[in-house]
Amino acid sequence: MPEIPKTYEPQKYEDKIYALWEKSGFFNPDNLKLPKNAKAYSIVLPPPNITDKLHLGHSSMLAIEDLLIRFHRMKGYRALWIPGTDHAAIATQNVVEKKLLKEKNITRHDLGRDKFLKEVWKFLRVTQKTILNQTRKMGASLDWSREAFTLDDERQKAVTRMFVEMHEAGAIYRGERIVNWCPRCKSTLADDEVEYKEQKTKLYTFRYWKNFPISISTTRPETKLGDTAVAVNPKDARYKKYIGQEFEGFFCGIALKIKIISDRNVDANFGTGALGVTPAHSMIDWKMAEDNKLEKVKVIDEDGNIKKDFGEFSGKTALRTRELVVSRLKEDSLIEKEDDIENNLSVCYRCATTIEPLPSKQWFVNVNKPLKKLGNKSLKDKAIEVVKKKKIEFIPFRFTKSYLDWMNNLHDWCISRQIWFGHKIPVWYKSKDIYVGEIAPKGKGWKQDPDSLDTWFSSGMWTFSTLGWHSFAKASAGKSDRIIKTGDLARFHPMQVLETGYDILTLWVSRMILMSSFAMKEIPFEKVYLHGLVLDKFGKKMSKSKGNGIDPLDMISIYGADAVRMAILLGSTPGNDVRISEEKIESFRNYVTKIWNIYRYSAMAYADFNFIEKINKKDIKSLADRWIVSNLNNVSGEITKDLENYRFSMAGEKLQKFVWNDFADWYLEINKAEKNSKILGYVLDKILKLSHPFAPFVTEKIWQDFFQGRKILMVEKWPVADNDLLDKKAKLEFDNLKQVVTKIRNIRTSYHIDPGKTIQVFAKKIENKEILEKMARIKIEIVLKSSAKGIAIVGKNIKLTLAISDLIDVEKEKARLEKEITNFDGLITKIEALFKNSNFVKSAPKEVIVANKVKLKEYQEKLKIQRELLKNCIY
RNA sequence: GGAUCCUUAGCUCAAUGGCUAGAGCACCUCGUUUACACCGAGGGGGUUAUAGGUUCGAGUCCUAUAGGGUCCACCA
Repeated sequence: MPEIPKTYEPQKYEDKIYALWEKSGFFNPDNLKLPKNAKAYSIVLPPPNITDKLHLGHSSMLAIEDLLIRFHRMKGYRALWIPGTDHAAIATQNVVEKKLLKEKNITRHDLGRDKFLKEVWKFLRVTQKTILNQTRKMGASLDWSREAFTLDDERQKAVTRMFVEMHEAGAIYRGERIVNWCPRCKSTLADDEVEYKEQKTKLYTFRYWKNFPISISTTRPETKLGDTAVAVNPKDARYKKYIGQEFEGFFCGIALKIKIISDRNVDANFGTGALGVTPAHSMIDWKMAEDNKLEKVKVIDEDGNIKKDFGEFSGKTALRTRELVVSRLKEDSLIEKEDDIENNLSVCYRCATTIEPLPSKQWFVNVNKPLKKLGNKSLKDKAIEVVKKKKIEFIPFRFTKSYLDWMNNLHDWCISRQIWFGHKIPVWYKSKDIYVGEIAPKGKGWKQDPDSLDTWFSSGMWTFSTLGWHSFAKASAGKSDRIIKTGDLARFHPMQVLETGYDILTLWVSRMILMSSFAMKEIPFEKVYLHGLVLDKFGKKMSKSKGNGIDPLDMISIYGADAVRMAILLGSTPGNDVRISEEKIESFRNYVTKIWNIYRYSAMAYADFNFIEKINKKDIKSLADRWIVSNLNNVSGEITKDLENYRFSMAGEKLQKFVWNDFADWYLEINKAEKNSKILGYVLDKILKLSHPFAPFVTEKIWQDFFQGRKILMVEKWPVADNDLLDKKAKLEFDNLKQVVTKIRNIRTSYHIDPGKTIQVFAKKIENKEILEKMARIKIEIVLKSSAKGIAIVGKNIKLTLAISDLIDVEKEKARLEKEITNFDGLITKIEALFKNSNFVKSAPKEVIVANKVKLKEYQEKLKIQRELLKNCIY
């Protein structure tokens, strides 16, 4: 056996190991040697934006998903994990625009659409490779042969087809309504892309003209040029008499016709209790105008300036107009009050420009319309139904409520965006004709819609567009309503789990459910695992823009990917934010080194060292052997259960405790005395396999070191706990032994007794004398009496004499046992009562009865052993 | 206004209603025994935010209070 270095240096091996895995072909489930009926386990990677660099948020997602995939692959599932990237239309366009401005001082309008798009593609080809290469550094076992991009040919075809199919089914329509318009991005924003910023502003209270009967309050006087009504609360006694009346006059020189209407959304206590209705520039006013059939006068244009026909104000910016209107009102002494108030300003989430609500022609997904295709249910109904019927489960469960709340309040989804980069809308116009289809209509004069689709439209299709949905949809077009899936779609859809951050639950997850309900008539995934956000050690959100984060690539190069993965996976729980610090990563690097050194010792200490899959009972020789083997099989069963139930942190902690505290600190030391290489090989075999999903690199490196390429750990079988090897008594006995060893050690050090000296111990009997001596590093002479306490005499060449009762706190043990017995009796009484009650047996779910019976049995067994041990060893 | 999460050791976090509330880091003492100083042994440090309740048994479930975070709606 060649010399093995003292420490494991991840930098040296990680890339090579990743290359070995990739070369093996086993990332692709088609290459796994599996029985035909092997179950599928599929995950699709939430596609990172092409403009992203790997940050800890990605690392977290990759660590969790790779853990799931490796675990299931080893368990014999047809494990598929699909990589890909998102074109992130608006974000990418913004980045390229900024870049062009900075480097060449030009705008996209200077370049023109085609040249600009060429620039975007040139840019994204580079960044796309970067982010995907960085995912490799985390050890992600993604099937690269199925790599996808939301804007590649296959996905473009799928998106186009989806739009056409939805349009044909009546689920997409074109309509005018108030949208959130960003005058800088020149694009609409979805409701959840709008951010709110608190600001101080003035609330003006004034009348339109002198003899107008009601004064109104507003923070935006400039929009009042387009008012067509004043709304009051129907219950407001002050204004009741005016409801229904119409007034005409001039406001700042502009002729207005104002109708007094009532609406229960008006708050009688705000301002004057009367609201000037500007239909074209406020969502809520638009609705009132529809209800009351009012005229909708547009005041502000797409650049954020006042339109023509508004006299002196035309062409001026909205802000400037506000100043002008206010001073004009002051001149005419129409202003009654100016109050300082705080309100929320809507701003663009990309560029923080103030949002201008504007009416505009847009394409919408109708979420409320009953669709024939969905059995006369609406998309919204369907998306609610699948969650209510528990076809889709959220982890943690509480997000079910967030999802349902959001879905219940869902409005039609505006899917057109006024940007150049993205999926083109498959709609063509010729004068008043509109054509919707996958390819351009024949004939001259047709012009394609200049807008692009919302990026969530394409990522909403991600679970099936990545599995070849386009060709499937094409093939099944016109055929009956029954969907017969083929190929990858048949094998891998719906996926088993979607793993993503809770911050995009509504943005993305909900849309995937909508889209899959329509296209596939099935759920996109069975479970949604939502991880928390990764925060820095001050509890701030790490983000690419703030630059306050720990760079995972730096951490990987210093401490290794395994340490980074474990720091993310352990000590965190689903849906809760996790703070990562360098210290935490460092401590897991130490753990990785520990695993390495366990192997180093084993391989160096035994010439015949081998990894052993199974052992016989006759290989188990000592108490320590019984204990470690039993403990291993117990813990491996628990770890498996925890992983199956998405309790990664719990699984990892149990594993770490077993490896470090039990195996390395205790068993290995004893093994040096007992020399049982079989048990060592057996336990280490399991440790490597159980650790592999958490720390794939170091475990594989050890495996390769030993097998020299003859086997790959990544595709080894997951260990199944062997219940025959469980030995509960061994654990209790060994715990006792550990206590005694510890006490003797403490006494030895506190009396400064040199190692190798002898002490006498009074006891009826002491088992495992040799282990005791080895571990406590002192010679022990057993005095077979159980009389009085021994006397401790300290001095040179003098023996220390102890009674075993000095070594274990008998009173404490007794008290503990008594308390447990009391509780236990209560439990027995309760359970017996439950079983006597025939109603309970009938009504209670089977699991409850079984669980209670198991509990009862376990308690009985444990207490029996404890009582026995206390009798034998202590008294 | 609605929803939701959190409050546990000095710090960061765990703990399927069940055994002595656990880890890591930090701190103190001891230790270099051929796997490992990226180490080992031990120790100190907790009224689990507060007050009630349910239970044989509560950090965990219920009610209320206080403080902190997040999301949604509204913001004339």
